[in-house]
Amino acid sequence: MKNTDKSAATARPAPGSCSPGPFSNAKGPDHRGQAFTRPGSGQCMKRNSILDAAARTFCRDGFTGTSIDLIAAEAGVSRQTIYNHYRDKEMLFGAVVDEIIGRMNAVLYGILATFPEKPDNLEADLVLFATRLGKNCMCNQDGEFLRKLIQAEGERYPELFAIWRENGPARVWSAIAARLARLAHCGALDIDDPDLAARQFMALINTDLQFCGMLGEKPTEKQIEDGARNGVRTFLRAFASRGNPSTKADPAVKPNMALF
Amino acid sequence: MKNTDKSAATARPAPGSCSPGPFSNAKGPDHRGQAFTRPGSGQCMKRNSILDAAARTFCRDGFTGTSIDLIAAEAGVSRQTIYNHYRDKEMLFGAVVDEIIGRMNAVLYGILATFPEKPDNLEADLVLFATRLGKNCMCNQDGEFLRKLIQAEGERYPELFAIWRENGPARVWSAIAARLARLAHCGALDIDDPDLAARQFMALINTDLQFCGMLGEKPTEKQIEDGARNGVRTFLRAFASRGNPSTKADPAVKPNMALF
DNA sequence: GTCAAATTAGACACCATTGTCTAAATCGTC
DNA sequence: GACGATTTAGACAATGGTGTCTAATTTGAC
Repeated sequence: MKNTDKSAATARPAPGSCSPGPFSNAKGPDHRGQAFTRPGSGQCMKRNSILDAAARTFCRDGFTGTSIDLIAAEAGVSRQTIYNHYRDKEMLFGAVVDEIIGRMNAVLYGILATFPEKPDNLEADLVLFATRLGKNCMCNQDGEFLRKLIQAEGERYPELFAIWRENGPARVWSAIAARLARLAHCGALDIDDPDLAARQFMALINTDLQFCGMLGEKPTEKQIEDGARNGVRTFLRAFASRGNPSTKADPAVKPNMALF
Repeated sequence: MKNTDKSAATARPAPGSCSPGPFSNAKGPDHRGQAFTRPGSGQCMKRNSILDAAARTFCRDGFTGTSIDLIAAEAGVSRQTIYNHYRDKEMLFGAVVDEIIGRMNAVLYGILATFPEKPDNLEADLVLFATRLGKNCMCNQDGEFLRKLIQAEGERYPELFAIWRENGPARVWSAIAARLARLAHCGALDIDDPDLAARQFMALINTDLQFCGMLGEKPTEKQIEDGARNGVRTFLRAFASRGNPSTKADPAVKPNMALF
């Protein structure tokens, strides 16, 4: 068999070479190794199944805690198929990380572009922005994956996550800082240090999500929205120019607290 | 040999049965298995060596990634000694978690008692409080251990960390909320929802530490202090009663930013 | 020094995992 | 329906980890 050359050549393809990986569009979380092999799908389907299952499993059990056999079973694929696509367990891990970082960055770009530019309805617009960020980045499956894996395996594979560390959070807060500076310049906000304000903005809209995470619960959509509202409200209490209409006192969102 | 009974009886002792575990007072991080067996030390020394090395190793490599042999080598102790003290790898892990949670809770109690009660010099006092919290809890070795391990193994061993989840962060912010409410009551602060304000206080003083963590760096003492100063400053911008002397505008601490 | 308890090195059986290999089954396309 | 490529199940050797056992050594207290 000549698959030795083939597999080496195919290993670690440029992310997105197939159709954009779904990660979460594979049907069930069932461990039965049959439901996934739908007919009418090509080898690309398998590839995505593998990436999908691998992401889930690596995230749940860590790199060392994950066995190829488990990934194969969860992807509804034979072990050999995995080795046909990816030379190594490490290669597979790298491919998963690359895939997710790529997807995450794309989403991030899109969301950052929606930061409110005009100071009309600033509070409402900021809440919308913060909610988008929470739902599609911080509380995502992808977001959870990166957070957990960077903490767990970041030290062992520094190169893998370097791109994310430099491009991910850093890009977010420097972009937000620029927008905040513009809002400050036009008088809507009163900000000395836009970089610091940007980081504090992120921290505030993440406050309740973090506490959810510490308690082991994944926040609901409503909690994300309420968290955004509460964070933005306090942010504007601190940084809105006095006398600005957007500073109108809105009562803190209470229902959110029922869980604590 | 009758050590079967003995070891079963000795496994998972109440934390602190020996002298309070040091975790970081064992000399070097050297992997040589000799430097630790100092004379003049009893079996209790070994116990601490084991707990210490296990904590370090579990934190670095995760539960599955850690082998008993590695812990033994790092503790300068034979494998059998570990099995004499702790029945299982799981038992050892549990003992480590218990030990650290116990130590952490003790420290926490102490720090919470130092929350400023009087509104004189509120900003300075809050900064001191926040700095203490940062140095002795969030950026501790123990703090790092709990953060990493809860993320990595929290799902697999829910019972283990349940005590921490309930007593740890929850206690902190509810205690802080009570103190903030008192400060609000006496007119120093303007707070609608003390629970929310407490969480936001924590989030703000952690802002820069988190971003350090995302970039893979452990924050320096100076960064912790600056982070506390910046966080408290914004917190008071949002929540200090207008006209209160403690709200005097202090320029944001810039040097902190040099790293970003 | 003596004696009991603790510690040690090393061997051991057992099991899980990795990565390879092969022959048979299946898929996609024509 | 036929053909080439892919996938599959299963066997396989190699490795490394767990937990037990034993016989020899060291330690600590008297």
